[in-house]
Amino acid sequence: MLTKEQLFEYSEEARKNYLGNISIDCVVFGFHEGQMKVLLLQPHDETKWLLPGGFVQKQEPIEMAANRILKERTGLDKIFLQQFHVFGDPDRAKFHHDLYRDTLPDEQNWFANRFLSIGYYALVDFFGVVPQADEFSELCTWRDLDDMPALLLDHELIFKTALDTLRLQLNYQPIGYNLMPGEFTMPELQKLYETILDKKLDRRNFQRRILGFGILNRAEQPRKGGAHKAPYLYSFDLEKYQNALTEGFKGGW
Amino acid sequence: MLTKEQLFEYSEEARKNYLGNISIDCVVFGFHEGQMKVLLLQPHDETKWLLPGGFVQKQEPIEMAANRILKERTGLDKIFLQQFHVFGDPDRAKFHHDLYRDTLPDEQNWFANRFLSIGYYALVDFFGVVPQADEFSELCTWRDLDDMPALLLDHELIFKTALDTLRLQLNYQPIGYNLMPGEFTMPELQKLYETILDKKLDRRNFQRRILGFGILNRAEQPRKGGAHKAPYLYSFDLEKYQNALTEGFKGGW
DNA sequence: AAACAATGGTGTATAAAGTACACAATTGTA
DNA sequence: TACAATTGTGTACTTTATACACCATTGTTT
Repeated sequence: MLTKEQLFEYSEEARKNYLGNISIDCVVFGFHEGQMKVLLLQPHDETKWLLPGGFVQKQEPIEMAANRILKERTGLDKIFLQQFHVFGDPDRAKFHHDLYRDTLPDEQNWFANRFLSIGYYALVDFFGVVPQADEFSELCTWRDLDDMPALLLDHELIFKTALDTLRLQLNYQPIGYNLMPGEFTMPELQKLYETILDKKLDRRNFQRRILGFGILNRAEQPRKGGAHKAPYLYSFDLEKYQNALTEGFKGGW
Repeated sequence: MLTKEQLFEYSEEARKNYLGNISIDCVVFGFHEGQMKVLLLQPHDETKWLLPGGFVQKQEPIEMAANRILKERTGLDKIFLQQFHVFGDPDRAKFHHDLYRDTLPDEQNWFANRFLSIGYYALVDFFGVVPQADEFSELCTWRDLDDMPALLLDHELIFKTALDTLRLQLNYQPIGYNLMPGEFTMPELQKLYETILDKKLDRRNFQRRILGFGILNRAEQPRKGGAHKAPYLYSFDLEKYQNALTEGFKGGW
């Protein structure tokens, strides 16, 4: 928790630079060792956690604000970001307000503002990320999707909505370029899908379907040196991938 | 265009009641005589048009704000509303700013603020709507989807994004309960789909697919009195419809 | 060296869904 | 009574989805 002086200074700066009623919260997904990960922050003196977030500068496009915020937490520059929902319950930040209620009077306390939060989800390369805590936080680290701690504010809802959106997205858009390394095997990619969807898929049918999308290139040489039969290596055909991103997979009608 | 006094008064009131950097814009779809309609406003002394919109009261949930705004424009109370995107370009409201730049200094002029606009689209019963202009507008009226006038600000983009979202929605959610009258024929419902998608569909396959969703009830008696063969009347099975809304139609994976 | 365990590649048969297409029934009009 | 417009319905064909089994490679165990 911040001291009165720190909070005062932060509030003054924030009022000068940021829009007063907008925040951004990001659900950052990574994938490592067959596990879906989410980047979380643990505030000082807290057991619960928060999603990385921040505010929008007065003349900054929101897309750029989200990128800036994530660059500060991950070190990454060009991040796949998708805006998915605005969370606008008037009481959503009650925790923050209460936390600092006695430290400063409301007029001086930035966190007494009402913030509508724009939710973004990000798909990032796990190895490219160097998690970096902000001034309010003790820790900034990856957490497994199936071992999520309790979250503060309405971040539980934001996280769940992001995951739902991602699962829906899976039905009409390619996923994976931002989460997988440059080369990967079919079982590895399948694991990603299984983790996102939280269910097992049939190996053979998965392969047929994914290849049917026509966005993968198979390398000449299979991966060698590992135990067991050497698997083929695949990479995304970036042009076709981008095209599928804009076009979508299936018409439906 | 407002007089200096009117703008001053409006600005004072707005500053007192509304969040200073958020607006809401709504794309209201209706369906009548085989035509998709959108509700538009024409400001005083303007040739271009605007989507109905408004601001969020300081302690009001955004969903409620959208409902309030639409109630003022349509008279309708319980509207199917779907938040679909936030438009956050810093220059998106440049037109408004310029328009009133010489009337009042920026500090006093509400429209000098930067507004992020939350986009909602609404599906409404055409006959239930009594269009009602606001204080800034000369006209509030339905316009045909295939005869849209030029729009101001970034409302062209907002409209297009809403339509794209609606088309996507069509693939995994039922549409129509909010747009069709209580009873309707299969060709009428097909016309709705064709209008939204802007393409012809096969009668027989459409019927099979729609019925396959299991959300329609067929009336005992066909419609009578019209020319030609009497068509059957259908109505939505509200319970199943609601269920399909939450569940979605197809898994994909 | 042979058997085994673990992993990965591939094909086929069946079911379900999507697509294309044609004919018959009703009603008002010429 | 013939005709035009509209609506209802079925069937063959293609594509996609699903379920399922066998063989190949590699390191480890005996």
